[in-house]
Amino acid sequence: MSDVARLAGVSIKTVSRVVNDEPAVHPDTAERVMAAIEQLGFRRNLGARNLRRGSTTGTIGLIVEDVGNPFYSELNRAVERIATSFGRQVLTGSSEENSDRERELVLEFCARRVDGILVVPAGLQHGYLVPEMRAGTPVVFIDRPAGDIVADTVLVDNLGGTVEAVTHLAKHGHRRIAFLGDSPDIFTAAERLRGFREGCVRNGISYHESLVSMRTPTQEYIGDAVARLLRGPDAATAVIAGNNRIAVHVLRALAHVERRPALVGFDDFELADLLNPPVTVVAHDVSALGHAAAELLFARVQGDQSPPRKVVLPVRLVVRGSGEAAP
Amino acid sequence: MSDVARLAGVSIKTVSRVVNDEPAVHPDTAERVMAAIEQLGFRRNLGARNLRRGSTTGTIGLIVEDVGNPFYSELNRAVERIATSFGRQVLTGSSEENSDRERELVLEFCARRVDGILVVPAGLQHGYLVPEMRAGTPVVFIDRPAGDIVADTVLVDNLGGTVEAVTHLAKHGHRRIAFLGDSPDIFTAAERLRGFREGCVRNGISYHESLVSMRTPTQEYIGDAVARLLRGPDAATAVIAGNNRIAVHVLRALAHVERRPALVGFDDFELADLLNPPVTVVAHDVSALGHAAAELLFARVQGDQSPPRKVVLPVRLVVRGSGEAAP
DNA sequence: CGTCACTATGACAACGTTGTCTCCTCTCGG
DNA sequence: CCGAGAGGAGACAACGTTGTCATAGTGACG
Repeated sequence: MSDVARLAGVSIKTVSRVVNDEPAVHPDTAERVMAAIEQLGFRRNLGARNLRRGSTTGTIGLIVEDVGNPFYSELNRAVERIATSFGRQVLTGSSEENSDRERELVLEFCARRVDGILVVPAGLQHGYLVPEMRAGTPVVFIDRPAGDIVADTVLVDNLGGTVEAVTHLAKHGHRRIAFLGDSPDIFTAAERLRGFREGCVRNGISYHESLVSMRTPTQEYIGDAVARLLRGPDAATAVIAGNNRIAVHVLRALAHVERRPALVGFDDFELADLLNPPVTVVAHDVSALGHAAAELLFARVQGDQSPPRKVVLPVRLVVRGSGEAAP
Repeated sequence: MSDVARLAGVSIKTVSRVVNDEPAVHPDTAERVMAAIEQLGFRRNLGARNLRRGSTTGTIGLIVEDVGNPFYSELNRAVERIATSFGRQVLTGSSEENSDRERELVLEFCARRVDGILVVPAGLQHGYLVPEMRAGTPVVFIDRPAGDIVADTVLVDNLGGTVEAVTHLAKHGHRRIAFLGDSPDIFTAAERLRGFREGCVRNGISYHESLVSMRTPTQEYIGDAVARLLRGPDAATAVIAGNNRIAVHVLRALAHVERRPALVGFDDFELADLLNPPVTVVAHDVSALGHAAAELLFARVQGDQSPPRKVVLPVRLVVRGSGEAAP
C-alpha cells in the first residue's frame, strides 16, 4: 500500500480512502491512485483490514464427516449459497467421523476467527466449545445434536421417518423386516433404530434382535449381513437401510440374488428411481437442512441472542418400488 | 493476550513465548500462563500472527463449478486430503460456470492471501491472474486449461477417451452413434467432441451433424434430444454422453423407451454398475486429478520455480454394458 | 478583511501478534 | 570476590490496514 502511495504521490491514508470508496477524495487524486494500484497489482490485505477494524472476517467454517460424500456435498452447496448471499466465504473440513479431528478443525477455525461454525458433530463431547461460544463464535449443529451442551441444532425427523418406513412395509404384508444401520454411536443411526423398534411396536410386529445389525458399513460387512438375513426359513422379506451408503452396499449385495427382499432406504440418492426395481426411500431435503442451519447461524452472527433453538425438519416417504410386495 | 499476561502477572511477550512453545520460559511461569489461558479461553489470533510473521496463511483456495456435484466433491475431498497433509485448510467456492463469479472468488481468495489457488476455470480469459501470479500466488488449473495464459494444468485425456468410446461401439457393430455434449465453450466438452470426430474417422464411420448436440444439459433438453435421435429410419443405435450429468439425463430419458440404444458415458458415476443394463463408461480417477493438482500446487508453494507443467492423466474404458450389441 | 464552513489530505495510533534487542539475576570457575 | 556466561523476562517496533484527529487551502458571507 505504501508503494502505491509513493507511486501516486499521496499518503497511504489516501490510498486507503480510495480502495474503500470513501468520499472526500478528489477525482483526479483517486484516478492517480487507481492507476498506481493497477500498475503495481495491489490487492488489499484482508487479514490486516479485519485485524484493524476488529470486524468479522467474512468467513464461516463448515465441518462434515466427508466433503466427498454426496449427502454432505449437497449440504455444503446449500450452506455456500446462503454464505454467499451474506457475503461470506466457506472454510470446509472433513472430520472423518473422528472427534479429535473435529475438535482440531473447530479450534483451528476459531483461531482464524471465523464468524461462525456449522458442524455435523462426530463426537459426543463438546465442552471444548463452551469458551469459544462464550467468546462470541456462534455454532450450529447439523444433522446431529451436540453431545453435552445446549446449542442451536437442526435435525431431520429420523424417528418418524423410520416408523413410516416400517409402516409402509407392514402395509404390504411384511412381518420379517430387517434393519441395517450405522454404528449406534452415531445419533442418527441410534434414532433410526429407535424408530424401527417403535414402528415394529405400532404395527404389531415382533422385534427380532437377529434382524438388526448396527456397524460402520463396509461392502464386505453389509454383504455378509445381507447373506445372513436371507438364509433359512426365517429369512427377512424386507430390509431397511439406515443411510444412503448402506443402501448402496445392500443393492450391490443383492445384485445377483434370486429372490430379492423389499428395500427401503433412509436418505434419497441419485438414480434410486432408475434402478430395477426402483428404490423406495425416506427422503429429506438436504438443501433445506443446510439452508436452515446457515440461516440460523447468520441470525446469530447478526446478534440474535434468543435461547438456543432446535429445528426438526420433516421427512417424506418416496414410494417407488414395485418390489415391496411380500411373498 | 494482554489479559492473559495481566492475569498471569507476566508480559505479553512471555505469553507469546508460551503459546509458541519457545524455550527459555521457566516451567512455573509457563504453568501460570497456561492456567490463565485456560481460564480466559484465550485462542491466539492467527490473522494477526500471519500478518506479523509475513508467513503463509495456511489456507488454499479451491474453485470448482459446483461443490455439490459428486464429481467436484470427490475432487474437493482429494484436495483436502493433500492440504491437510501439508497443514493447510481449504476455502471452497462454486463458480457456477460463470467467469465473473470465478474472477470474484479468485480475487477474494488473493485478498485473503491464500497460499495458492486451484481452479476449474469457467472462463477463457485469465489475464486478471497475471498480477496475482507475479505477486507470488501459485495457481494450478484443473480439468481445463487456462484461457490465455501459460500456467500449471492437470487434465484428463478427453480426446483419447472419447476415441476409445467410439471404437468400442464400432467394434460392436454400431454405425450410427450420437454424441450429446455440454456447451462447446467448455474445454472438456469441445475436446470430447473432437475425440468423437476423430473416433468416427478412425473407425470409418461417417460423421453426421444431426447426431451431435452440444448444449448446457437440462433434463428437458436432453429428453428432447434423445427423442429426436431415436426417431425415424436413421435413428441412432448408440449414444455417447459427454459427462456424468448428461448420462443421468439420458438414462432418465430412456427409462421407458422400448428399444434402448447402447450408452457409453464419459465420467464414471455411482451405481452405474447396478443399472439394468449396467452402463459402460470412460472412467478417470477424479481423486488422482485432485491429488496431482494439489501436489503440484504445494510444490510451487514451497518454491518450485520450474516452467509451468501440463499433466494429462489417463482414462480407461470400463466395459459393463450388456447393451452394446447393435441391432 | 476576518471568520466560518467545507473539502482534501496527511500524521499517528491502534488492531493482536512476534522478532530483536536489552536487561536483570543467578551460577560457577578462577 | 569478580567476571563471564547462561537463563529468564520485558520493552519496543513492525506487519498492513483504518479510525481519529489535525491541518492546509478555498470560497462565501457579513
